[in-house]
Amino acid sequence: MTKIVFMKDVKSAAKEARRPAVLGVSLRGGAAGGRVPLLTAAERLELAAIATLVRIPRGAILQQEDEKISAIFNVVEGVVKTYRLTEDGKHHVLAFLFPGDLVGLYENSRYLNTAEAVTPVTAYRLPIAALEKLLDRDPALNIAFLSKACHELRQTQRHEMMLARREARLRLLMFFDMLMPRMEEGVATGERPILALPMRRADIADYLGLSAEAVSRGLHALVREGVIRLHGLHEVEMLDGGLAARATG
Amino acid sequence: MTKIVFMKDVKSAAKEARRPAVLGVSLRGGAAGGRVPLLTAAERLELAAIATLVRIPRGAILQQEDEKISAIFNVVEGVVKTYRLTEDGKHHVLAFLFPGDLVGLYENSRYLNTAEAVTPVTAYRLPIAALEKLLDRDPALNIAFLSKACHELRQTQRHEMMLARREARLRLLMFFDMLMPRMEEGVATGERPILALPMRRADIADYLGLSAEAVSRGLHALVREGVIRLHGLHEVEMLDGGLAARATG
DNA sequence: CGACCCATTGATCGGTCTCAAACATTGTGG
DNA sequence: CCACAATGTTTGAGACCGATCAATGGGTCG
Repeated sequence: MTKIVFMKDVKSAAKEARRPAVLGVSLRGGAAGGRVPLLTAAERLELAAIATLVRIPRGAILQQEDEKISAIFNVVEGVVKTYRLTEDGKHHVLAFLFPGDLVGLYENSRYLNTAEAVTPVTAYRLPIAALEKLLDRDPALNIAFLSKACHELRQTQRHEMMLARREARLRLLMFFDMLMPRMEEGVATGERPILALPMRRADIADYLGLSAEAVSRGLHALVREGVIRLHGLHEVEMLDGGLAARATG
Repeated sequence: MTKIVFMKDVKSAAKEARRPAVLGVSLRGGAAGGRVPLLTAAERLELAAIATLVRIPRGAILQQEDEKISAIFNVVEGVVKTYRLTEDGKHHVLAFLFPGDLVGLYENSRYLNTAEAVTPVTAYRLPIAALEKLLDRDPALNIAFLSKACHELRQTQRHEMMLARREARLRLLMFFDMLMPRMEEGVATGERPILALPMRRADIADYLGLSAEAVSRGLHALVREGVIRLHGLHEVEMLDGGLAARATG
């Protein structure tokens, strides 16, 4: 939530983000479970040379399904959702993308999904042609992108596991569990993790394959059970009882 | 189905498959929608140098979730399923892998899923260490693997779209639609496409997030509606009426 | 301060899950 | 080669859970 970010935090974040950065789980890396930088300083410099920093307002479309590719984006700040339309006109959200993620999966020179800013977004725009030229001659950069693709694949598989669960409450718990490692973007108050839900209920519903009503009911059921506590519409506090019952990803 | 493959077909197939081959949709390629070879002859030779051809009986485990990585497999013949166990002990099938696919997604040097042969399988075994050495110095091979990873990601997203549908019949139709491009492995009788379902009903159920009973009921509902016809347990004929109603991936 | 969008709550309906049993298929050993 | 055993598949009846339709309440931005 932007309102709780102080100016100096913005500055230091910007300082860190003067070049593209890709986060993910490395293929080889040891026991470090979390997301780590996949690019070296040199690679970030290479990418910076072809990148443009852009600001995207909430609700704006970054890329449209089936459109000819022009660029992919590296999120610096904010949240992006990618979705496709089902033939009965409903949105299905495929992923939420956070700082360190790449937006713009394509095949046959066309984007596969539509990407839309869920919050105001800052991102690096990487033109495809220049990017592919880089990839053509730099094996290390290539491996970084391969690692990122595998990580995305892994995330998508976790998403699948959520959709396979029947009860709304369990899907929500797995969703929170997936958001956990991204705690940097949340607020840490005392002991209990508080995580940010910048997206609307309808977006969560479209992500979890539920109706918005079911999301609402599920959230409040979890509150009644003492698993979570809600702080406004966009913050969830995970209570200890709930952590034990957390679903596996 | 092995029973319908003649000896000379086996020979010519083996001739084609004397080296590893990876199929997928290229990132750049033009309008050619289908799966195309992603490896050049030279790259296949490189891989052949480190590969061992192995035969895996039906039901055998290729790799176990959380196990330390040792090799990935390139399927030559047969079908492999990858799955994970949910905490309530159920299987969730993440993917069916066919000839031209790669088995062995890993992170932090550990496999993410369990892989099991659904039919007798022939595959190339590619030791990780040797493979990564190749990838370290060959950008073109790297791009091929990146393309394959993106294609897998795409397939997983289609799978997600299936899981998001509510009715069993629609999930089944999308499943058939996804299997369509793999028609090479099926039998083509006259005009109508017949596709092979080598896996058990329970596997389909675990893949589509349904009970085995729901799969059975859904299949027979489609038969009653004149959308498909069943030829034994493992072959489905798509009737024309059904093609028009097919779901979008 | 008002209007719009979003979130919540309620009641009914439909589809799948579950449990249980009959049936078919496959593979095996005598 | 046949019969049996073990799986795998189909079918049936009842309960559960979320979807849908509809209406109320709350927050935010102009």
